[in-house]
This record gives sequence, C-alpha cells and structure tokens, in this order.
Amino acid sequence: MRIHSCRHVYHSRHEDEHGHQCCHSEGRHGRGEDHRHGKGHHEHSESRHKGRGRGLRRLFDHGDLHIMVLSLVAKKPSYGYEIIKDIQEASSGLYVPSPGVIYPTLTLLEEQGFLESEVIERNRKSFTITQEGVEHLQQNQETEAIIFRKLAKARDMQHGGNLAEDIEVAVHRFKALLRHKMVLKQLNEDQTRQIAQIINDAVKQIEQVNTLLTNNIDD
DNA sequence: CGCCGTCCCTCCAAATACAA
DNA sequence: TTGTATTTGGAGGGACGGCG
Repeated sequence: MRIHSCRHVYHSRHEDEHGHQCCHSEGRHGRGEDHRHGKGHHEHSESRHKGRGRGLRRLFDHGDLHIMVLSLVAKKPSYGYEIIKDIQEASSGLYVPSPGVIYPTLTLLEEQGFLESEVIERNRKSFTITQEGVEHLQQNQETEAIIFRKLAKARDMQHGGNLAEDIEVAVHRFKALLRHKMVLKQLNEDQTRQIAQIINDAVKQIEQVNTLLTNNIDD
C-alpha cells in the first residue's frame, strides 16, 4: 500500500492546493501488466504480499482488490476513475490505487464475465456487474467483509482525516529547507553526507511505523 | 475559434516479493 | 535462480469545457 504519497494519480493541478507540482509532467497513467494471471486468483492467504515492497506492505491481499472493485460496481455502475476515487474515499486517502492497477483489474473481471462494460458519454467505460459477478461476490462475502473492516480501521487511524496533510506539510518544510541550504551552497561534503544519513534513518523509521500500521490493519 | 486545462483510458518499462 | 504476480511511474492521445 501507499501512504498517500505525492504521486497524483490523475490529480489535476488545481487539486494541488499549495500550487506545487510535486512530480510528474501530466496527470496520466498506466497499465499494470497484461492480465495473463487467469488462475487461482481468489484463494486467500495472509502471507502473500507481492509487488513493489521496499518494506511497505499492501493494504489488499492477493485478489482482494478484485473483490473490492466488484463490490463497488455492484453498488452502482462505475468507470475506472470513479472507482479509484471511491477506494480513495473509502480509505480516507490512505490507499489510492493507480490506474495501472484498476484498469487491468476491470478488464480482467470483464474477461472473466463478472463485469460488463459499456461506453457512455465522454468515452468513459462504465462497468456493471453481471449475474456471474453477483454470484462470485456472494461466494466471497467473507473476503469482502474483511476488506471493509480494513478500510474502516484505516479511517479510524486517520485521526480526523488530516494525517496525510500533516505529512505533506512536513515534507514541504523539509524540501524547502534543504533546497535553500543547497542553493546557497551552505553544505560541505561532510554535512551533505550527514544529511543523507539522517534521511536514510528517517526512511527506516517511517518504514517501521508503516509496518506496525499495516499489521494493525490486518488484525 | 484556438488555446489550455482537465478527465479518462491505454500502452510500455521496470521494480519488487514470493513461489517453484 | 527463474518465473510469476502485482504495482508503479512515464508517455501518448482523444474528448470536452472554459476562457479570452
């Protein structure tokens, strides 16, 4: 999972309230991998946490996202962008799946016959759940319940919802300070090394905090 | 009307963890 | 060690709306 990093899935520029464009060129994105993984998706195991890790665990286990997407589409027909926003909202911004995750998932679910799509206005692909999808969702009610419990816990841990904002402010201050010092060439080689060490230590600590957090969510 | 910003989707390359 | 599954970021592009 990602703790609301400054990645901006499709974040528009105006959404960036401080006017800073944290990364990227334009808010557009990607496809994950092709959806060859046809078999054995939905078996459940707590021990499997694949993907880009660097010590950060995913919020969803293997196949959980499929159930989450099915569940959201079952409630109301949706298109990819809306599903991303729904999941972001449901997790209070703690987890924002990238388009490279959502679109292949939607395509896969469609290929499996659990969803069907229809191109609506503005070339959006609106997905609706099929009877097969409803049955599949019923068979995975327990998984669905676990997912929503995780999301509820994530919401609870948001301390009123401004956690991510606090982090962003801190990062902003940090960047401004560093930039200022570097631009003015106030850092010698030794100081630069020291700062790099501090940053690396901080990263380790943040990873530890995140591990604790995701473990709590799993409980 | 043209420019620009935004929305939405698709494709590609790559990183990472885990299983075989 | 290799293959697989999952996820990410970057890039490209069509459609649409607002504005000068």
